[in-house]
Amino acid sequence: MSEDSVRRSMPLFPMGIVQSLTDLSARQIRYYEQHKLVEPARSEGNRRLFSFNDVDRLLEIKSLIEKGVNMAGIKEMLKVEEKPANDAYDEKRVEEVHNELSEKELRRMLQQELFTAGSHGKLGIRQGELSRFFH
DNA sequence: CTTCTGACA
DNA sequence: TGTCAGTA
Repeated sequence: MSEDSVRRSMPLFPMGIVQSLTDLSARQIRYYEQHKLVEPARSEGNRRLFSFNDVDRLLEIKSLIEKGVNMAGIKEMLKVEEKPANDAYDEKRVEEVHNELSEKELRRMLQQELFTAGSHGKLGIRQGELSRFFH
């Protein structure tokens, strides 16, 4: 664990700061938290305390949102870390075996396309057309 | 004054 | 998503 690692995950700024830092509304930030895209710490008074990692995460989320990606898509992209051990993987295996290779490859290509184009200009993809690739 | 949760003319 | 309410 590098010292930078701890500083990056240290609970520092409240909602207001994060709002101006990300240009996201408090409503949106709380909404993304509900979907476990970020998990800020809490102060004694139940106030949210975001870390640099949280802010970075929110900025990426914002980037994806601006490209028209929805919650399902964002969760796929950021790979929300989840359950330690259960049977959720069985379903994924079933799906993989059930799906054609073309669909899986297509999804991968879309991820790359979105990420690369992500740090650049805008892409002509919209929710309706894109949502089809995420379930 | 700022943030939080819950709810919806 | 915005926004208003009633708190902490």
